[in-house]
Amino acid sequence: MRARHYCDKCAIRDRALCSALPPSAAVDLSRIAHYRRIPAGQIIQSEHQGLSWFAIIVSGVVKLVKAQQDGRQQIVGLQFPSDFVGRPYTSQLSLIAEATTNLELCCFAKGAFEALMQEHPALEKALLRRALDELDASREWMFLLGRKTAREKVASLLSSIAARFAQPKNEADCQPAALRFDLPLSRNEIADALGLTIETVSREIRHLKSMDVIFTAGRRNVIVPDLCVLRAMAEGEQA
Amino acid sequence: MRARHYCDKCAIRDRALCSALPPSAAVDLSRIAHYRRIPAGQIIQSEHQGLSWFAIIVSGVVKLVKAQQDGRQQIVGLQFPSDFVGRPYTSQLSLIAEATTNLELCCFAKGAFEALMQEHPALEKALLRRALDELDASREWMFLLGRKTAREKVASLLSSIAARFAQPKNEADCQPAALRFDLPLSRNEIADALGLTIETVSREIRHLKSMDVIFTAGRRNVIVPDLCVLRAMAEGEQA
DNA sequence: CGTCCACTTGATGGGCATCAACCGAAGTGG
DNA sequence: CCACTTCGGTTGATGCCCATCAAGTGGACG
Repeated sequence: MRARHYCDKCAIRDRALCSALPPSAAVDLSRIAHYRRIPAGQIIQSEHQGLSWFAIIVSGVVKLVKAQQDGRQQIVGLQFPSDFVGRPYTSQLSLIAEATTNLELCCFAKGAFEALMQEHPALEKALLRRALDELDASREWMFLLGRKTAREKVASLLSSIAARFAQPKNEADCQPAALRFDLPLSRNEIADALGLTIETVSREIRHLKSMDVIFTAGRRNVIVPDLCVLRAMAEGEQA
Repeated sequence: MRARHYCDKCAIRDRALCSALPPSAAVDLSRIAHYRRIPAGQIIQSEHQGLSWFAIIVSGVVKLVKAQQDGRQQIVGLQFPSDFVGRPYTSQLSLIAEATTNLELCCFAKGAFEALMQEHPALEKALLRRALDELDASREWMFLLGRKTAREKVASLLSSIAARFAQPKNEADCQPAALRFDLPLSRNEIADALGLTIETVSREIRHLKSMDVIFTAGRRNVIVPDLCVLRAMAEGEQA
């Protein structure tokens, strides 16, 4: 089942890597693509066994985890739909990649993809742009890890997920920016992303609820009545 | 004073970006290069005024700082000799770059460099490799910020600087790995890199000295009798 | 020799980790 | 259909690591 049949109706067509390519490169890329579904929780790439393919995320979320023998671990990257998964130019990776939700991927065999990179410099250019953007994002996250309080950390994560995922709460109710979304992460994963413990995450979420900055329905569903207020919390305004 | 006259005797010739280019691209690059010296403490790029040039560091160290209005700041990158300074493909940068030591730079005007990128895909490829390596390094640092203790943080920074800079303590004294180097950072900058305060940095350095893991001479000079021991501390072995 | 500044050292407190108990939803099996 | 288990999450009590506040030290430089 080849992806080229589906590129026309691909949900992320206009945001993914391929949208930045000239037509000839995009067609060549679609020729080596194949779809793949992966269930939540599955490990895509472990520390010692690299990936034999690269992928563009069509739907779902991937976490990149750095772990130490003593059990400590830190999520060092989250990849969302239209993001690129995999690292060219190296075989040894000290990262674990895992599906935090069910995934739909548009995959490319590693060898074939690297051959295409030789042929189409535009592909390398597009990857460079993405790598630089990821670098910017990871630096933003370093500030969070090093200098923000637990409350600011939780607010930051929620607001950045909201910005990626949220749809207006409902169409009739056209408030300035009322958003609703499902967290793609468990409490444990949130803690690992923020450099906190699950208990602290739980307490800070409770606090945000008590301030009416967010509302929750069930364990994963979140409503943000006003994203600006949440963003202000993320920057440390008021206590 | 053009760099091409000096490429032959350039100290970082075999490690820098240009070493990864085919001869034709390297020559074109050397044609647009010019040397520049910058004194310690000078701000190379502020948040609102982007760089009008890119550079390869010949000697010295550059810090990349992310700052918030309320005064909190975090060093999110350190660039050493042979590293590339500057970000193609964007004009707005929310980073401050500052010389932490005196610098010698091999500079390229932004426009000329970007024109060369169009002409030589190998240049983009080399930048991509570097960007991916920087991304790996920044993820390593995220683990440090999120999950390491103050002692491990200090040991990690010292060992990674030692690995970059150190020469054997002296030739006669051929111990397994006795290293000596000068810190390119003040205590304040160390604290900003590690997400700590200067007081904590000072105390942890004292503690490492009391354990004979390091010795110091003056404020900046450090001797590491055995890098392996320091590395072990950085990973959290023993207290 | 005096001043300044980076750094050190000490005393105290707070924020978050740790340990422990509890809760509720989703199975599971008799 | 209902006890029983499991598991993710919540809540509470306590303690420790590191920040904060404050004072002292020593090297650099005029």
